[in-house]
Amino acid sequence: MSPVGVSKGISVKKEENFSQWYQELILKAELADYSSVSGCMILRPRSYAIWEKIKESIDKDFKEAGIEDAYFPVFIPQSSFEKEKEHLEGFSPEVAWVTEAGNRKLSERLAVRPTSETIMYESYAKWIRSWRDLPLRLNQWNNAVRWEFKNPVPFFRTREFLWNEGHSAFATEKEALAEGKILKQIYQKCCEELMALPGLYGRKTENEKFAGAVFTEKFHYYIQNGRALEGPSFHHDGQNFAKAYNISFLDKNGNRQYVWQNTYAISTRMLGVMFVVHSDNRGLVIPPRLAENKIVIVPIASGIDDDLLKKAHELKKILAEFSPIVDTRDYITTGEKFYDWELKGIPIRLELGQRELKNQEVTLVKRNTFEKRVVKEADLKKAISETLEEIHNELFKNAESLLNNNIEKAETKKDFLKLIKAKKIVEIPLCKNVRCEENLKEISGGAKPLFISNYDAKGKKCIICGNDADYYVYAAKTY
RNA sequence: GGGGCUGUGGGGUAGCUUGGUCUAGCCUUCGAGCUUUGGGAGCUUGUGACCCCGGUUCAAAUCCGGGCAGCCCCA
Repeated sequence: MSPVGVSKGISVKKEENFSQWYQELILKAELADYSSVSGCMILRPRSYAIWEKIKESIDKDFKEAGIEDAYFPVFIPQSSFEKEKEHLEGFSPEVAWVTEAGNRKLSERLAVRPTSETIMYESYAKWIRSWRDLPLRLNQWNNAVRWEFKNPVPFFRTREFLWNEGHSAFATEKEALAEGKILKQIYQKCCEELMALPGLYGRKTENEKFAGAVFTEKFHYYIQNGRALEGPSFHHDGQNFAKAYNISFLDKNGNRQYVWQNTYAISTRMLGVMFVVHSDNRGLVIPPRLAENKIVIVPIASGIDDDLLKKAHELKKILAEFSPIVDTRDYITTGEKFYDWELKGIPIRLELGQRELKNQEVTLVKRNTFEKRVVKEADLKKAISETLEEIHNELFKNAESLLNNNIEKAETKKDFLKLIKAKKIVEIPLCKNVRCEENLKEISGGAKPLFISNYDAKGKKCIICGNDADYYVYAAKTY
C-alpha cells in the first residue's frame, strides 16, 4: 500500500485542496517550474513537447487554410504602439518597457510585445497597395509579455506566455467574417480531438472584448476549482486598426478602401486547462493523442531476467509507432515504477512478467481508469490502438459532463450569487450597461460575463439593475 | 486594488515565542555498495540547507527594516 507522507506522488487530494494539488501536479509531473522572475515560468520538456504537438497540428491546419508564418520583432517603439487609442488604453497598464541598453538611455522606449497588432500593421500598411495584395494572412508563433500584478498561477496567469498570433487583412468584411468560422473550426478541432476538451464558444460583451476590436469570440472551459478559463480567441477588428495604421488599398474600380481585419490566438494557458481537467490524485493524465510516449513497458522480474528484457525490447520494436518507454530500472521496485509512470501520465502501461511470458500475453493497464486487461501478444497492436482511442473518448466524455454539470441558469441576483458560490457557470439575464458588468463582479467576488448566450431574453430583467435585459450571458469566476 | 501567511539541503519539516547548547535534528530524495522486485522493500555508507541586502548585539536561522519569491483570502 502507498505509504502516507513519504511519497513522491501528490500528497493532497484534488477535491480537498485544489491549489496545492495543482501546484504539486505541475512540479512533480515535471511540467513546469518557477523561475526567479515572478510570473515567468519554465516549461519543462514534458509540457513543451505537448505544446509542440499542438503547434504542429494547428500550424498544419493554418497552412492548409492559406495562412503563412512570419516573424516580427519582440520590441515595439512607443510611437507605433500609441496609434490605436482603445488598444493602447487596454494594454498600457501591463506593458513592460525597455528604456536602456548597457548604460545608455534609449531615445525612445520600446514595448516588449503584449501582442503584435501595432508593429505588424505598420508593415501591412507598407505592403498592401492594391486589391491584388489581399488577402494578407500572417501568423507567428512567439512569446508575449503582459506584466500583470495579480498573483501568478502557472499556465493560467503568467507574465510571459507562448501563443500563436494570427493577423489577417481582407478586402471585404464578408471575407474577414468567413475566416472567423474557419479559425473556430481549427481551434475546436485541436481542443476536442487532441486535448479532449469540449468548450463553450461565444461572443464577448462590449466590456470584455479585445481592446480595439469590433467583436471578440472565445472558447471557454471549466476546471474543477469552479473557474472558467478563456481559451482560443478570435477578434474581428473591422477597419479600426486599418484606419489607425492607414492600411488601405485601391480596389478594382480604383477607389481607396480600408482593409478588414482579424486577430486570433491560442496560448499555453490551454495546457493548464488540459492538465487540470483530466488529471487525478495519482498525478497527470495526458490525452493519448498528445502523449509523446503512449505506452510504458514494465518488465516485472529480478531486473536481470534476460528473457523478459529481451521480450520487452522486442515489444518496443513491434510497438514503435506508440514510442514506448521500457522501464529497465533495476534499482527500484515494480510498484514504484507503476506510481512513477502514473504520476507522469503515460496513457497505457504494459506489464510483462514471467506469467505473461509463459502465456504469450501482456497485461495492459489504462492510466485513466486503472482497468487491467490481459491481451494476447498477437492482438497487442490492435488492442493498444483501440484502448488509446477509448481513453481519449472517456476523457472527452468526462470533460463534457464536468462542463455540463456545472452550468446553471439564474434569473435573480440571489440565485446567481448562490450558484457562483457553488462554483458554477451561471446563465443570467443582463443589460448592456457596463456598470452592471462591473457591479456583477463586485457583488460576486469577481465573476464576470464570459459570453453572450443565444437564449432569448425577451421580457427578462437584468439581475443587477432590474431594467430590461438585452441578453443572457454566461458568467463565472475566471483567472 | 486591499488584507493575511510563509521562506531552513532536490521535496517535506524541527528549531524562531524567550538570540548562545546549531558543529542546525528528523523523514524522504539523490550517490555508492549489498540485497530485493506482480503496487511506493531492507541494511551499510555518503553528498546536500538557514532567500537576499542592511541594522541591533559580544553573539542572529531566531529580533528589526527593506527587497525578492511563493501561497491564501477579500474586492
